[in-house]
Amino acid sequence: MSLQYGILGLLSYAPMNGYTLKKLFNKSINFIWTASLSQIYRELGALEGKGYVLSSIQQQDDRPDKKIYTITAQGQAAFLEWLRAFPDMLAAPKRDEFMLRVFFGSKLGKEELIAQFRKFIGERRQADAALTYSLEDIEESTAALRKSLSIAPPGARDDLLWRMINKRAVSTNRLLIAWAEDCVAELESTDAFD
Amino acid sequence: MSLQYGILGLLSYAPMNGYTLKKLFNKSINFIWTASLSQIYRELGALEGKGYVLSSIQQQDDRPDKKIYTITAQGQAAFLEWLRAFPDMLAAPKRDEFMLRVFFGSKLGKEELIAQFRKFIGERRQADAALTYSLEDIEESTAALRKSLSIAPPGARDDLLWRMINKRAVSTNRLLIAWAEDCVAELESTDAFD
DNA sequence: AGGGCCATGTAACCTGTTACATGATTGA
DNA sequence: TCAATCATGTAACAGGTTACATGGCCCT
Repeated sequence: MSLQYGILGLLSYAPMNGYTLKKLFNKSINFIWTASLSQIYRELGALEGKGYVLSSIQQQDDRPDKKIYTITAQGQAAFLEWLRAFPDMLAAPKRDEFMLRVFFGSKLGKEELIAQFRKFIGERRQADAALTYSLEDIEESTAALRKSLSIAPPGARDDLLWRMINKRAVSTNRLLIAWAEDCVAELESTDAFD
Repeated sequence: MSLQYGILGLLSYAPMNGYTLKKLFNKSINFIWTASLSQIYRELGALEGKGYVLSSIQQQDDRPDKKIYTITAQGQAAFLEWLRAFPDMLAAPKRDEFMLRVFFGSKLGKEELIAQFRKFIGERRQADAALTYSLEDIEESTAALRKSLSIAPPGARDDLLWRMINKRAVSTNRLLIAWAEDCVAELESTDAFD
């Protein structure tokens, strides 16, 4: 369900086709909520069925035609309703494969487990770099969105929030690195293991 | 797929029926990987089809009969294979509803957004209490498992790892609280918003 | 008397992933 | 020449949630 609201939310900035929507997903909410292209097309169809969006064909000579989706008044209303209704219990993100592996880590040898932790650290370090990079991206894409809207909104509110989201991602990520390094140190120094 | 390995992993401690497995999930890997009861029954069926587990009926007079599942040698092998094969790119947990809301937070009024942050903080504080509590639970349930296995394994390795998992959960949770408090402070002090 | 625990499952549905299908343009 | 980008989708499958069905025991 949330994916539909994610799409509606992005469409509330500007009308777009599915393909462009996917690219916007990639450079904005990608590390919050992912969607494959086929899923986006499916959900756009569903949204159109509900009357939350309207589509129109934009012809192009050199490239395939675009199907542009525009959010309707009902769509705007449904989106705002969702945004306002804070759930009683919001679904905390679960299903963390690495943690599942750690949980059963005693079945592995000490060296093997440490190696897995190191790989994890490697991935997190890469993510750290990507996140610092994506902060610049955010400013870029906000600017790009503003241009495409051609109404020059203040945008300061979005900038503030998006920087907060990025900050959260960076700091949890760094915490994970520190935690994993601690784990490695603890595993190496203990003789209870193996 | 990971759920099947989660089940196999738990069954590698002791044979169990679906209902008990669900309870074990709840008090062990629940904040890492969740499963509904119906899903567990379905996956147990699938695992039996693959020959990774065997079932036998344990009759009970006063309560409904139990269907006890035992992991087979192939099941053990498949589980270990999965555990050893660290994925090239492990799926980082995505789909965080609260963050999605924050992303679109500029559509809300300042007060409304702050209220949502406060609710988030409230939930995280509750989680913090639950996590500290569950650390005791871990020790309890390890002890219980050891008893039910009746072979008194060292268990020190599991204890170490499970305490590490708990530590990670507690510290990311506290980081989230601090982050959200920062956000509230920043929102309150800014006049760019609203 | 009513709710919660024990215990098993099925069915329908929703969500997400992967593979397939098509085909032109552009840049290395 | 080969891969990537643009552009739309369908189909099949995998994984997860919710509702339904059944029924006895135990505790308040």
